[in-house]
Amino acid sequence: MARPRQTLLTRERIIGAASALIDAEGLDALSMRRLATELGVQGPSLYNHFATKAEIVDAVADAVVAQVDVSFFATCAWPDALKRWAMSYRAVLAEHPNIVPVLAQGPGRRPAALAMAEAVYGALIEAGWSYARATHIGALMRYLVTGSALGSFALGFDVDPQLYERYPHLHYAPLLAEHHEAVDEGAFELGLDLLITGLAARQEMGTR
Amino acid sequence: MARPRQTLLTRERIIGAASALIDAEGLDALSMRRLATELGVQGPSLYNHFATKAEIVDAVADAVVAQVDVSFFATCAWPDALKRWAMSYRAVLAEHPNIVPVLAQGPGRRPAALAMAEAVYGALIEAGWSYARATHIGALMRYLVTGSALGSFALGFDVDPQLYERYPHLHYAPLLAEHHEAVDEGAFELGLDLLITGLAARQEMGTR
DNA sequence: ACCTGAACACCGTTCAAGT
DNA sequence: ACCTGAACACCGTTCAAGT
Repeated sequence: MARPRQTLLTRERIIGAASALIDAEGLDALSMRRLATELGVQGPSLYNHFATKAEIVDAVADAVVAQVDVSFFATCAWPDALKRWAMSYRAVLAEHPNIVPVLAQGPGRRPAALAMAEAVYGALIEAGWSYARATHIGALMRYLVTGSALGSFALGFDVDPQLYERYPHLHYAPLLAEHHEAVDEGAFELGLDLLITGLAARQEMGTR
Repeated sequence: MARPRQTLLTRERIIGAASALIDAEGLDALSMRRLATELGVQGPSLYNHFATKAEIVDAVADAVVAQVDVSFFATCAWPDALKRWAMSYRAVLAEHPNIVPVLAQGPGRRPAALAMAEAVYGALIEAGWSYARATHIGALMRYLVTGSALGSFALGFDVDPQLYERYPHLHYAPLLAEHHEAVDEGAFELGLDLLITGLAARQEMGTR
């Protein structure tokens, strides 16, 4: 069966399988041979649909970003829109934490990522922020969303309590692993509130 | 020459060469064979000093974190200490941006990273913040420092201007690559000021 | 047009063999 | 104790060969 009458692969099937594999086992588990096996084909077949492995990973990342709701920028005042968008962004990433490191590297050529950047910067500039400040605010939101959605810092503390005997204030660290989602969510909400409240106050003072 | 009278490798030499290689060519360029060649030995020799490649990478990351100045927590009030520590942390990471993704995963078992966490949480708790809030504030600072030190988001915009024709507010995006350091530094300073000012105001209001 | 097997130049890691 | 060569089980990618 060198070539069946019905095509075996599509970009969509590949993206779906790659996304599932990354979600289930992490970025490192994604190899061309492994992904091909999952799809019932041989490794090199994938190169008929994507030029490189990086293109597949980018497509998975962009499919995730495409789920973020940017409609708030059309309907809400900027502080509220920024807050709702960030919450949607974080919620989407929290469902796919293993792909977050890819997003953290920037939008690249991914169309959904570029469209999202366009919506955010556009809204900030129309709200009267300078290009420089709009860029800073966009970057800050990214630090907050990707940092909290990476979701593995609290997990990154080792579970071995003995490790923390020498650190009097870290005695509760092994407990963080159990609550890492709450830690990251709490930090995100605190940060979002501080940033947006602070920015809104500055704009009222005319310090744009 | 199976074994010279003078030992060829030490953990320090290996960490130094690995750090230089990561700084110069990135995390992906670090392979056991490549690192060994750089040190004038064969690949498997490295396993006499480190059990895995991950241990070498961790040691490089910890050597970087060890350079961060945490002395402010002993001498300054917490808002000032937090600010100065964050600036020192960011300055150290900005010199080694390629290792930042490793730090972003959490402290693990790395002693310098644990000592830094201990200093930060200890100072916050002694300042009267609850354990939960201290954890949130520590996480927030990490989002800000690692996000801005990753330093590749602005760079992550493609340099091809044609790519942005359809995005009216992104027309300046190709210019970001030239100024990415200023973008990340500006975002970091804005975020640091907003977070610390906001936190200090809350503490005065008694909302710890 | 699309899938395959074979091949190339790599990986991290293990291990018996040397001194 | 520490370095080596050979080997194992992987990688991403290329390419001629098939239908």
